[in-house]
Amino acid sequence: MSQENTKKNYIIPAPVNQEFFEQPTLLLARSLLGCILAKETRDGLAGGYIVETEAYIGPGDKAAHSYLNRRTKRTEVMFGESGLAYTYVMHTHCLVNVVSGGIGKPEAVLIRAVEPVYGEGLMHERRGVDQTIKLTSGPGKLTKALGITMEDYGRRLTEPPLFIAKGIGPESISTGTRIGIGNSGEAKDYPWRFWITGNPFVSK
DNA sequence: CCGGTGATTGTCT
DNA sequence: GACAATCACCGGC
Repeated sequence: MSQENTKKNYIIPAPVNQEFFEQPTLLLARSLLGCILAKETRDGLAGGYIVETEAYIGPGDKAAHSYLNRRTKRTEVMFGESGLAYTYVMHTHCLVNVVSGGIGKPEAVLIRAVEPVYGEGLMHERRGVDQTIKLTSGPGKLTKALGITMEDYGRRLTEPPLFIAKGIGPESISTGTRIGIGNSGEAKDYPWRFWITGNPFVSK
């Protein structure tokens, strides 16, 4: 159930429970579509519907950071329990994943795009763009819009400040190959990218 | 310690 | 379509 916080002028949606994250990674990647991803900071709440995801299933996935069970400081959280946040820096941007697969199985779902629902004004401030479509239509854009940083590495997504909540049920889901992993052999052909059919915030 | 690499984005041609 | 920005991570020496 949602709880109203009368000290602030918005309603914080209730996070999903732990069991939600314990489904197989490819199913979780689909189930996350339509859910709310939100972050609460001093500046307020910012969040939106997840409209695009990608699954990464180490150790057999050459495109995954955890390929061959590679366990390093960066990938460590992927070996932890499902429902933790795996954030990492890509060039000048921070990207966010949902850890899945359970303890010892380094799998994750990358959040590639969301559709603004809460704090759109705040997102405009953070992004410095005036077109709403540019706010969250990419994995690096959405983290900046929501205020997600490396500070969120390893945080549980079942409670604020960074959490996932039930949203809408997508009418139709499309699948395809993942983006930006050209140098990963046959893994580049796996149909492990999912998006809400026709949603304008899906990355191009 | 040093150099290559990358699950991206914005800008310029 | 090409490319720079900019940096943490990672492997090799």
